Amino acid sequence: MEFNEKQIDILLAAERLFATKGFDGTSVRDIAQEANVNVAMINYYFGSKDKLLDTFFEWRVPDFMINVDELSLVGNALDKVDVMVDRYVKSMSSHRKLYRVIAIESTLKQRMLISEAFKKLKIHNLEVIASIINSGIAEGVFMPGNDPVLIHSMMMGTFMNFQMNQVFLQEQLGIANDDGYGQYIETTLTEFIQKTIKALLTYEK
Amino acid sequence: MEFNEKQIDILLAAERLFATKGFDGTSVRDIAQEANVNVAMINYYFGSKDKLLDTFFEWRVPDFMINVDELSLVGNALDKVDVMVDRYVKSMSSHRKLYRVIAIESTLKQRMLISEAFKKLKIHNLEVIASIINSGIAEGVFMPGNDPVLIHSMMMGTFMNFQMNQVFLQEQLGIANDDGYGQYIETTLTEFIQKTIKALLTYEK
DNA sequence: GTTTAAATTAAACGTTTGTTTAACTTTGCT
DNA sequence: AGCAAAGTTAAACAAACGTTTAATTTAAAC
Repeated sequence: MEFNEKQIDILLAAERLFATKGFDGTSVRDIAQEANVNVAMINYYFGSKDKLLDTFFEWRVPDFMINVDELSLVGNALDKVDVMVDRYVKSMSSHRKLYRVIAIESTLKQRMLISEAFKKLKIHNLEVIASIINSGIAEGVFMPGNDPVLIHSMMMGTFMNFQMNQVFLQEQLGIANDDGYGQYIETTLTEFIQKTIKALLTYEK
Repeated sequence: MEFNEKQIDILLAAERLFATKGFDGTSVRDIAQEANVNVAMINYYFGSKDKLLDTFFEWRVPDFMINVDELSLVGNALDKVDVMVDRYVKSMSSHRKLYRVIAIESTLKQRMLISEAFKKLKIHNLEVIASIINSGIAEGVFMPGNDPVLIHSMMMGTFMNFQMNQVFLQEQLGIANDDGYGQYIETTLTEFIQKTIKALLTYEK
């Protein structure tokens, strides 16, 4: 899938608008204006508004695979958790707008079919987490009986909660601006998730 | 705030539709049909579609306060965590539809003002969590230095993630139907969150 | 039984929606 | 230069949107 300049303008404009107003809350005329493009160009290039969302998802998906190569370089399982969480949060944090779109739209049952591309992604990431847990059990540092699905849900959910409730949390945490919030996510929140997973995996009953 | 039968029909219909299709994705005609009511009745009773959402929020908010009375009966801090999580998840689980609406709509920046009612609610629940942590530290079983905001985010986020990704998770966990999913949330997921919080609060470094 | 207010209805209101059309311009190729 | 394809545009399309109107029915009060 390759896109010309104008198509990318449209995709980026759609990303900005979907992330703040939602898919249904954004009109094709909104997108056209935001992208400095004629309305008809959207249907000309993408076929329809729905297909634009499809294309948008497929365009962005590849950015979210956990890089397994980096993990294999790390020796012990505790450090693997740290690296995995760090990379995962950094990846999500650098595509915060996209993640808002996913969170909002993947929820709506009608559009579930669209997120097929994300299903494969999630399964891949689940497998990575499972392998880290197993290597930790083999090392004797992690307790058995912890479901990767639950740990993945916890990690994703905690991050997502920060994305969805930025206004409230920014105020609660006394953070002044958007940049500060991003920094908080990449430092304090990351450390919190790392600590939580390690605590959980080493917790004896 | 008191409502007659027909108003409640409309509110319940709106809840069902907003939860599956989102606010923008639901038309007033959809709501009217779902509630077996003339379209004009919605504006007659609630003024506008936006005010219907306002009213809907205020109508449902009181159900989500953590009951402090029950907690004060429980002796040690570890058990307090169990009770708190159990009550919280049960409360959210029994209003799953509502929580989808909140999650979807509170995200959209334009409608942030609406969720003012929820702000107070969240602050109340945060205070409850903070007091549990402090009592645990006083008992000498919890480590100091854990932010209630992060723990609350983790609990909320994990639950929310289960709400938002039901289709994917139900398949991953091999759960057949909606009821089974609800049961999983009230048992396995609840235990997971309890364990995670206790592990985190007792984790030494 | 009459009166007054509340409830309910079908129809119409003016916008906005996503999409298509048809005319026009630009680009690339021989 | 000439031609075909791709790109671009303003205008128009029917459908759906939230809301209002005006007429009618129901209910309550005296």
